[in-house]
Amino acid sequence: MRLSEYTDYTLRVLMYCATHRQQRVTIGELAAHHGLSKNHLMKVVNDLARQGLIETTRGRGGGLRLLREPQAIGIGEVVRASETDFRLVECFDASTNLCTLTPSCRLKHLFDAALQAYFQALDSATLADLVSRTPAPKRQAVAMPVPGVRRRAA
Amino acid sequence: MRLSEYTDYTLRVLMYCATHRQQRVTIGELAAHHGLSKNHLMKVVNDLARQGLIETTRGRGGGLRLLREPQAIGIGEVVRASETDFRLVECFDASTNLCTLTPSCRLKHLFDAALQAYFQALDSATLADLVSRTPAPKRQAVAMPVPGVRRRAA
DNA sequence: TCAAAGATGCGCAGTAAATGCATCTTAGTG
DNA sequence: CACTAAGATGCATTTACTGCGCATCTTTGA
Repeated sequence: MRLSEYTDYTLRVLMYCATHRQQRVTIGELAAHHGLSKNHLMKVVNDLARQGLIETTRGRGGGLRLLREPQAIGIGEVVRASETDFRLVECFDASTNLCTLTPSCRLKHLFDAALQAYFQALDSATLADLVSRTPAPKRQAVAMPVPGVRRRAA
Repeated sequence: MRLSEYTDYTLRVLMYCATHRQQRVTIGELAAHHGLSKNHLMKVVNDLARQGLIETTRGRGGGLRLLREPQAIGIGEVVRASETDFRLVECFDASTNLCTLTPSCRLKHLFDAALQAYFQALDSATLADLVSRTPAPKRQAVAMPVPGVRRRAA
């Protein structure tokens, strides 16, 4: 269960644009700043443009520009659009006879609810919260045990 | 952002064991029932045994047995142990000068909080909830819009 | 007309996940 | 004691996705 770097880059692009609202930002600038490839960032930027979050201008002097106010861009919305695959559990148990009440679907509902909770948490923050210079956004940053990376091997 | 089938199978194994508590369940039986490979299920079962959730017995007449009561097995706990990689966002922005308050870490905190919310939702259900024959477990099944699968291509 | 920018599609490569194969160990049964 | 049914373990293979480069366009300002 991981987010793709694609989503990571998407947020970086938005954050960078939000902190440079006065001027246009070029992809080359973004790539250099984050140490990424221009080609890869190009796709991220194109998708953001297609979603209507940023405006791109070609030609000399062109670049990117945020189309909406940072405080009007919810993080959950961005991540939903950027992540491509939310497959959780397969209901391949449907043909079995021992689960007459289809617990598979209960399983599916449970994971759907969990995913909902996940995005609700993300929805509580906006792009502005991420780039503002004031120490804490409106949602208090709770110190929590980080799940981190776990390895399966014993 | 997807769960591995490994986690899916893990839950299937537990659910199957929970619905067959009176007898031992063999891996072959599980594989046949779910149409999976014995070899793959073997690893799932071994990991469950290593976690102390089930007991395995070798030799003729052997098989699997749940070690804990289904209502004492939280789904969040199982998924945490089964998923191996919770990488969210990288803080590779640390060296930049324009983000003096390290919004990267704010980003990280946000995703950590979201993941927390995700597992809290899963923690609210137990194995018993998934296999019980009564229509609704204690947590009400909310009808919610399913995110489903999204494709990035326009 | 040129150069600086984004747009788009092809395709490769690295990695992780799903799965298969081979071999070993354990424990009942006859 | 031999056989067989079960799990244990490690290695190899396949597959799929992601990250990313390359090549080639199009647009636009100087």
